[in-house]
Formats: sequence, structure tokens, C-alpha cells
Amino acid sequence: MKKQSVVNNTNICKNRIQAIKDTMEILSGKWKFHILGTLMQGGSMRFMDLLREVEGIAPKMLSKELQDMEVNQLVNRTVCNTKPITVEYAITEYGKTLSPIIDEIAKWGISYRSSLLNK
Amino acid sequence: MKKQSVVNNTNICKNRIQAIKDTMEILSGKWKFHILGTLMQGGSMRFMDLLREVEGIAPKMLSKELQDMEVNQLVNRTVCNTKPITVEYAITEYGKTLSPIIDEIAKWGISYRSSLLNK
DNA sequence: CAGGATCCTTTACGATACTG
DNA sequence: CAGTATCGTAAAGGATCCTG
Repeated sequence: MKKQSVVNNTNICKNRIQAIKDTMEILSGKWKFHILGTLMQGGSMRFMDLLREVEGIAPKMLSKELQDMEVNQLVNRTVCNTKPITVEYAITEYGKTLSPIIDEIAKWGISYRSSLLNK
Repeated sequence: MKKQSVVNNTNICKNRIQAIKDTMEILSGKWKFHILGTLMQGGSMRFMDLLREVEGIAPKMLSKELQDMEVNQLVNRTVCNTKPITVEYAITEYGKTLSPIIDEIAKWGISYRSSLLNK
């Protein structure tokens, strides 16, 4: 009667690896974590602001990464009727579900830095 | 006397972004999360086992990624005196500090999958 | 301001073959 | 078995110019 243990260890492992693959595919590229981290603390930001905050990124790359994330509903793009036009980017509610990941990454980076200093 | 508030909001933000940068630099490349996830659940593994488990990776890439991570002390390489020689890879204690990140990534991937199914 | 178009350079990645 | 060598492609990245 213990038929549910068909879900064996091997399967759980495979699923876990598949899950990592899935997530990383969506967050692939050099800049996505970086952009998400910036948007998470900056609220709504314009293209130019992002270009300034995400140091080192070229407009071409920023544009491409934002499009990727828009497709995956992680960020929201809003055109404002100003003159000249401005565009606001913000994290969606769905995108916010990534914040535990970003938080852990930031946390690790911080302790990494301090472990470098204490040598 | 409140001189410590020199650490203002802007600085905290910059540090956070820098921390994300640091972490992602160490975990850069297409395969590191994947390999780490595998090693975390597999314990000590041989090169060939990894090649099999990390589906799709080429030996060259596996070798390179493992070397990167060895330099950063995330994984441990042990040569065994067998015939023919075998090599065991395992996560270091330091590497294990990355597990909250990997866990969050796996968790997100799993709920991402199930949200796809419920459409 | 927001970004697309173009061109060019440099890495990253992949497939296959080979060696101690 | 555990890799390295070699070669080729694709993507990343940078610089500059252009347009609605």
C-alpha cells in the first residue's frame, strides 16, 4: 500500500537539477541578476537611470536583457507621455518572487567580501 | 555624535549591487550552479559521474568549470591511487555556504514549473 | 530620452579526437 | 579514467552613429 514511494530519490534529484536549469535559463546572461537587484531597490526606474546604475552595461545589452525579462513577465515597461518620452521599468509582482534568490546572492557576496578583508 | 550614519542609503545600495556582482563573477558560466547542485546532493563524485549527471556538458567545460571552482575553494579535487586513476570531486565546507542560494534557485524553478502546468 | 542599426573584437561554448 | 588539444561557431561586449 505504499505505492507513492514510486517517487524515488533519483527522481527527486533529477527534478531538483531540472529546476535549477529552468531558473538559470530565465536568468541567463551576465546582467540579469544585476538589473533585478537594482530594480528591486530602486522601484520604478528609467532607461537612463538603469544605464547609470548598472555600471558597465552598454545600452544595447540593457535593452536586450530588459526585453528578455519583459517576455518572462519579470519586469514591466511603461511608456510615459512626456516630451521627450520617457520609459519606466519596474519589477512585477511575479518578478518579486525572485527576491529570496537575489537576497541570498547579495548576502553571500557581502560575507565573501569581508572574508577577503580578514586575511 | 551620530557620525556612523555616514554610511548612507546610497552606499548600502552600492554595496549590495557590488555584492551581487562579486557572487555572480564567482558563479559565472553556464554550468556552475548546475554542477554545484549535483555535487550537493551527490556527495563525492568522479569526473565521469559528473559528466553523466550534468547532462549536456562537454568534458572540456566540466574540466574548466571544476578548475575555476577549485581555485575559489568551492570544490575539492582528490586523486585516488587506483588503476586506472580516479579523481573525486566534492564540495568544500566553504562551497556549502552557497547552498541557500542553490536552494532558493531550485525552489523557484519548481514553483515555476508547476505554474506552467496550471495554465 | 529611449533604443535600434551597424561593425568589429573577444570570449564562451561545443564537438571531436587524442594521450598518460 | 581523467582529462588536454584543436578547431569551429555563436554569443557577448564595445564603439559609434542614427532616429522618432
